[in-house]
Amino acid sequence: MQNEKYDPISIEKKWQKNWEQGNKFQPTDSDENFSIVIPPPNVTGSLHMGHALEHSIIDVITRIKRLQGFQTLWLPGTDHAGIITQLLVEKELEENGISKHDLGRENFLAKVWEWKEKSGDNITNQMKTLGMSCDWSRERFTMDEGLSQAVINVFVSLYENDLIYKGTRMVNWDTKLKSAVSDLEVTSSSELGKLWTINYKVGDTFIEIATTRPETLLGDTAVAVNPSDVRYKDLIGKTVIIPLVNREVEIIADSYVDVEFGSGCVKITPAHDFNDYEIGKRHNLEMIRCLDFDGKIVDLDFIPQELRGLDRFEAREKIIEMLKKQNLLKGVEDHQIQIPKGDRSKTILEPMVSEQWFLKTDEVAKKAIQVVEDDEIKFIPKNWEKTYFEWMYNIQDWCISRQQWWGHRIPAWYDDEKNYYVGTSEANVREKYGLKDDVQLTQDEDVLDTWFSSALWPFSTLGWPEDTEDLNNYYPTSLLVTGFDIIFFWVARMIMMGLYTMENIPFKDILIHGLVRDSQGRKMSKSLGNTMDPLELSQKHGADALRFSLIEKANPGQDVPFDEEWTVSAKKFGNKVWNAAKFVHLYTDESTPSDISTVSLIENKWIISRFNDTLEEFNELFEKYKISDAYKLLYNFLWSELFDWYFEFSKNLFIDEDKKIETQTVLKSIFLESLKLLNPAMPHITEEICSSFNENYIIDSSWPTRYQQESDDIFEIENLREIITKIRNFKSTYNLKNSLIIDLYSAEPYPDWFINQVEKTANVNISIAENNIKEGVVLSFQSNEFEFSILANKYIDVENEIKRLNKKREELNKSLEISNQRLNNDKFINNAKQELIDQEKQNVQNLNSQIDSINSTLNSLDN
RNA sequence: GGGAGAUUAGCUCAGUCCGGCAGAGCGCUACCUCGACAAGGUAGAUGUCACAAGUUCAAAUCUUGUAUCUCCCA
Repeated sequence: MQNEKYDPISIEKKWQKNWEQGNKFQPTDSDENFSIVIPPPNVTGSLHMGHALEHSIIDVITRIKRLQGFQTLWLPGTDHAGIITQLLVEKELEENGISKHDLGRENFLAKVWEWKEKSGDNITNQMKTLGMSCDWSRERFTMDEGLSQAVINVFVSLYENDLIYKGTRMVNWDTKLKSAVSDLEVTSSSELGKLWTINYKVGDTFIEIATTRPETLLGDTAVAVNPSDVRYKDLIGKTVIIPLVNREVEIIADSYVDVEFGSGCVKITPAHDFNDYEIGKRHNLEMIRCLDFDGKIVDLDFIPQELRGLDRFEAREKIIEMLKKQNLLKGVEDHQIQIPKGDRSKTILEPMVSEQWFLKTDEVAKKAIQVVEDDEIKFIPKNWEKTYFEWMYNIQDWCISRQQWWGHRIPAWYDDEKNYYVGTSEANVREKYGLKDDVQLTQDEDVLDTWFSSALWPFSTLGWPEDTEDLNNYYPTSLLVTGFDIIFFWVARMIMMGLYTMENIPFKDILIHGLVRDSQGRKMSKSLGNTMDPLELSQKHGADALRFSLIEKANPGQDVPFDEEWTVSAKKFGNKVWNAAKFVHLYTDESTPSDISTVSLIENKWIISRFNDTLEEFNELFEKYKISDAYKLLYNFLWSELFDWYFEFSKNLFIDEDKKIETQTVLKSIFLESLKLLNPAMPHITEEICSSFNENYIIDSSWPTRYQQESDDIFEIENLREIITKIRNFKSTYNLKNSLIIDLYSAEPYPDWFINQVEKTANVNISIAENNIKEGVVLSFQSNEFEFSILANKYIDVENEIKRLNKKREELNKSLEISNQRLNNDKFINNAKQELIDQEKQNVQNLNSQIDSINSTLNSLDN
């Protein structure tokens, strides 16, 4: 039996336990597979609204596929989040006065693992309380032994195929993390800075050089002008003296130089600027590093003594001061500049030439572009593929090394002469390269970018490099659900690595979802204080309500401006379903089931037909990943048709013993089948209700199919609903209580079932009156051939009614005019489809008959 | 500077591919405790479909241009 009140929290805990103990989330054998890997959340993290949205979408899809009979796997797990995790543990240690260097690499990593064991399953536990149906027995972590092996194998293979190389190149250097960071982890913001103009000496005279970063002049190795700039034509090839360091460098011509910027002469510092680096390469310039990895001026002989060891920003002040003293500072003005900052550390990044490991991307990117062009992989919505292409066409080699401790250590070993050897282990390297035991080898200190291991996620989680059953069963995966913000970081890289390693795409469809925003459409952020905690919401309103409120808004690619009101409404919907279940119990418990394929009552045929339509449309929307629209459709079907009209009609059928059994069967069957459609979005409440009918678990059952039935005569239900609404409208307009039974007359006998429903549902009393009804003030309620009259002066204010009818007639006349205009237009008659013309003619007839009816009513009111 | 998207009821959004009288939910207004449900019921009101021009018998929908906003890349 079912509890009186809907209490989400208690039933949700119960069902989460039941499902997990029953191993309900593990795939069961089937001819068709559906597999999906989770976009791994950071192991440090806790669940935010973005996760709740993404996971709700995945879970709904997974649960529907499971019910549809697919061998369904949703594989969960987390990512080691190299930089964030290391920062977090470092910070904890610092609070106790310990630095990671005090501990040493090994001990520090032990601390990180300790932390991971303690708090690493935080996020997975949170997912469980929202009812996510992941196969927890297959949960993976990017630093697992197996996944780490996958990383090593892929690295070695790429290296052997000349796709990974070690090189000295310009990278974004984070002086706080003391590591290279990815181009993608840089956010540049426009800030107000200064533009200094400095005099550089050329022979006996000076030229003006404008710069926003005067401290880098210590590393200048050229001055450049635009070759088309007539002002400086004669200077090209001459030399110039760099102030303070007194280095003599050449004046070169390069079309990169913007004639409009400053004086049109720019200083070139190839070791500390991305553009200058490119110019340096073109002109074979010397690269002089004047800043070290801490962001301090290097302690080298060519640097003036007083500048050595100064922080880059102190050095700037000092250099300006020195230039002033030497009378070389020509001017200074405010200037809007782009400041690159590290996403993680929030510090200003330093472009720096350094030695790093890189992955060559052009070749793998070409294949990754191809599979999307060929629609082997589809973005939903499709326009995101433009973003993907745009990035892929301009892809740069990927700097994959990070100067960190927490992560996958690069499988390269160095001998005393700094020669390096790449292999799966030290032993492997010795064997492979024939190195004797007395050769000292030390492993590369650096680790790989976290995204390197994430890029392998779709196959490493399935057991690769072992040739596992899971890999054969579930790769390529069916679908990836993720946000547009990581198309570059993750999606593109998974496609490249999947194609390289597996020689097959990692997934077929990519469903892109939007961002969860606040109710005013602003991004949720801690600094704005507008974040919402999905767990808190689920505790207040239930996980089902939270899930449904997110699902209802989540059309592909659409942002979700979230309001707690949505969740409140979703809970009300849950309550409505709960009470509907009570209704079904009340009328169908202790009923004898009958054969649903031989239904004869029109009301029952109608609801079956409506269910069939809803199911079909739901399935169509679902196939297009229009999950939000699918659930809105179901919501409307349940609330406005099943629980509303059909429940009312069925009450009137239960009174009659002959109609009772068939109606009980239909009511119960449609209700329980509808619950199955709702289940993927609101799994707990539907499972609970279903169990109160002693049915099997929904999660073990199968997706509904159409009922077989003829539904030729159900259109009369539409007339029935129209008549009833008109009567209610009449009562409402004249402030008559809906419960007041009013007398109606029909000129001819209509079918009993029809009369019965009108009388009971609209609270009226109908009798047949031949002609005598024409005397007195008569109003009528009409729908197609059905027409009922009422002696209106018994109930109404005539003046008011005349006004209302006149207004109504005006509206009808307007419509009639539009239709007539069309039909009188030869071009319309000649060009439009016949179907449309017929429809228009039908419409004119309809309108005319309604207008006639109003006219005659008005006539009778006038009397 | 380059690219993508958005603009429809008070709010959040469908509808645009494929042209045929403008839709949903929430909110709002009035009335109603009628035996599933007041976390409810019944009824009602609400639109220059951002703007302008074009194509068409017919434009929210197609074309071109404009404006405003959002995002991504430099």
